[in-house]
Amino acid sequence: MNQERKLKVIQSTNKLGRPRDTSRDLVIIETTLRHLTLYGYEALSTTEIAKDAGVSKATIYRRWPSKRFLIIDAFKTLPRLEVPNTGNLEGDLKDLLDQLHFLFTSTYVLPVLQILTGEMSHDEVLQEELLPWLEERYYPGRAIIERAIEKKELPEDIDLETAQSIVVGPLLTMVSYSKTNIDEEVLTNLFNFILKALNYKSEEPE
Amino acid sequence: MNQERKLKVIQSTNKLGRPRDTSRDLVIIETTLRHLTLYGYEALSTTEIAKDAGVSKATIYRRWPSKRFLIIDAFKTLPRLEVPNTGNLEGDLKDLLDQLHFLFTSTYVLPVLQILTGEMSHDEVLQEELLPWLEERYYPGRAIIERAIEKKELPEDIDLETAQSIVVGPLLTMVSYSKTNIDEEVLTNLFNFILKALNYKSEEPE
Amino acid sequence: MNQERKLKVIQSTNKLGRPRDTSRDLVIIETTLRHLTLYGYEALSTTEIAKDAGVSKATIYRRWPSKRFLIIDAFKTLPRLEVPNTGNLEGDLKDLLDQLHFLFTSTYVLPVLQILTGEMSHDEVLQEELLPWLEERYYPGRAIIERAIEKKELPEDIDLETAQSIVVGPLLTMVSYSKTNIDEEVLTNLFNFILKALNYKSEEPE
Amino acid sequence: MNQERKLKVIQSTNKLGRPRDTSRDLVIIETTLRHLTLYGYEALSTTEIAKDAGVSKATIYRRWPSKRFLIIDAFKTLPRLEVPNTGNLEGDLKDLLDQLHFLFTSTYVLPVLQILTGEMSHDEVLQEELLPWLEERYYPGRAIIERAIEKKELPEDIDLETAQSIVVGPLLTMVSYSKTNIDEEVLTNLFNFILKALNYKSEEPE
DNA sequence: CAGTAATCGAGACGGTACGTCCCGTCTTTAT
DNA sequence: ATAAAGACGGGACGTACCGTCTCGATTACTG
Repeated sequence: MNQERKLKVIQSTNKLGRPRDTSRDLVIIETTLRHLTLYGYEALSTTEIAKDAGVSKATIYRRWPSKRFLIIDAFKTLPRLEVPNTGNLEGDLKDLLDQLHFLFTSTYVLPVLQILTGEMSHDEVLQEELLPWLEERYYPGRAIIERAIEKKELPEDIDLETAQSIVVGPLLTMVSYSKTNIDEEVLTNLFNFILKALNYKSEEPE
Repeated sequence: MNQERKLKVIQSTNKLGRPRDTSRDLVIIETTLRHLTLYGYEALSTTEIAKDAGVSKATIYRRWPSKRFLIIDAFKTLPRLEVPNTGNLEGDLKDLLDQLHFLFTSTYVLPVLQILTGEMSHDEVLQEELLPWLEERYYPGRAIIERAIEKKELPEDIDLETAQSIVVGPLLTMVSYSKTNIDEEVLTNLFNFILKALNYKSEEPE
Repeated sequence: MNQERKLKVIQSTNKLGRPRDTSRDLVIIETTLRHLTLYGYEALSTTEIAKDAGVSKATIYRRWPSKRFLIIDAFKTLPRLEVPNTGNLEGDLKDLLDQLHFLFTSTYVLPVLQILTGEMSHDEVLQEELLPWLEERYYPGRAIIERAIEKKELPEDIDLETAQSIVVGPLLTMVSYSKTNIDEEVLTNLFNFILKALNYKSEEPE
Repeated sequence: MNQERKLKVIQSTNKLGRPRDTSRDLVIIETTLRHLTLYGYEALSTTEIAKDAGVSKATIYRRWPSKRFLIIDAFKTLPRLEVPNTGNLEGDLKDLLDQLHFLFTSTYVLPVLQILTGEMSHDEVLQEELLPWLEERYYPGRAIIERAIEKKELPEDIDLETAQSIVVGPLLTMVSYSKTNIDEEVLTNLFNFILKALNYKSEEPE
């Protein structure tokens, strides 16, 4: 599972000579994330990152072919959603919303995702590189729904694609475009909305 | 209402001298939108826009202080949501989803919004400039919900902020991160999900 | 004689309409000379001259086809050498050196001449325009020599071209490249040098 | 002595990193001299020089802070007068006039000197930078006169400043403002004029 | 004495150079 | 071979000026 978080740096092909200092990888990535969040994609400069990270530009370009790929790799080091497994849909959904809330408010995920989404809009290479990877992050949404269907907590004929967009979309939109503080109450409202949207019947009353 | 769509170009200070050629404003804006969609924020070059629009750089910088403000203004010329008024929530929601679908698939709105969202993440000026304006676009979502509450089509205690995020969020997320084609069926699924989420009871109690 | 000093402004061909305001010619020329002396050829800007002279750029370009010709015309308004006629070469030469000294230290002539000399070096149009006119200024040097030859004050076989360069050249070079103050003594030294160079024999064989 | 001819390029501050390619200095200087002579100060464009020299603008601006200083440096690479030492004033003066003639007709010296003289007229920085350096070129004139005084070839009380202006001034003025071809005869005339002006007595006839 | 037309100041226009900065590559010495 | 340092060609930035143009207002002559 950690496997997937490995950096996609260009690997050295040669075994001769001085070996790469892998600690540099991390410093560069961290500096990149910081700059990206502070200045955005355009104002981000490899020259500046190199200075700030105490690294030469060659050291950066030896690992990544361009600014774009450095940023992609930086993004991929960010924390990801974990598939919840609480036993029922209610618990799983609550857990997922909490995870999303955490990612969007306490990590670099939101700004970097937004910046890369902007870049993806006109960059097919970036799309091909990132979309499958983003699906991984979505997967938890889909996974808990599939499990709920198996358990008959949800009707069989539910459309997975739409269903998972209902789980992630509203929260992402709120953190992106609303100044409203996302507190426990909002999360609870959202939780209820989603359950109702999915036609979830609480197990007990039956 | 059209007032708000007026370009925020730097206005000439007095009435002396040769007046600005307003037709240039439009050519520049259109060229900008085209380039923005094709090349993105970073690769967008005022030098190129000037050449392509058959205009001098001075003519651009006379109107907008920098690339960033040119893009903001370009965004503001894009079509907006209109408040539906079909008589009931079902009709309004259907209309709204159709409008959103159209905006996201047949206009420049989606890429430009994504690019600007990325820029907003680290640029407070841009946020202050754009967020209130985006709220305008959201407003239709809120408006139809408020109207439905008045008409008792929806329960009174519904949270507006969350509710409107349910209307726009899933679709925006789908068009941004899913390769799924958004067809009539998907829209219908979404429509049903939203109505259920909002606890909407069809008027004719079947 | 004043004929030659007339400005070469483009004349209005039409007798209809509002007549040119000739007072503008002078204001522009004077502002040009001031700016030329203060800022030089390159930094001289018609935009700035227009502002400073309280005139529009069109008013300038209606009279002169370009910056270059404006400057030429400005130069031509500067005072010129007058042919001395004191009765003998000694008096004439003294008078001429005094005139040159005055032109070089109390008027705009020196800086403007230097600037235009620099421009002439690579601009044939300017050469053709200015060289004959400069010869006019030289002419006094040649004139007094020719007169002295006629009067047998100077040998017949003297080379006019070289002779006049001896009259003007040293002083021009000194004011251009030496920080030495040109006082009465220097002028007297120069005066004596020149007379000796020309093989002048004082009439009253002392 | 060669020390003084070294370019005043902005020196790299330390010995780390890729060293400056000094061959670029030369290409840039040569291109500058060519353009200066062809197009003059104003029309000279660093952008064009860069293109023509196959060099980037950064490479130019890394070495010189502006066009002006590039030109100054270019001027300083031009050949200079050498102090003649033939044994007597006659030989030295002949040699000097020949050198001047060569410099003014077969090198870039004249146009560049004229252009810089024009710029100096309103630019104190340039004056302070160039005048002492020009004095070096004059020095040969002064040097041969001083030597002649020591040798009693010339009277003791001669004014050096004026005397050297007689050596250089007439020729400079002729090449600047006269279309006359400067041939052997003109040089001989000038030579004789100068010797007479300085009161030189040929050694032998005595 | 109203109509006409060139003039005026102001400033917009296309074009182009300025000097700065960044990209991604290359070249040096040291490890 | 890798490291830091920084030079390299290329090219965009935002500013400023050139010489042209277009606007409303002014100012003489014409009819």
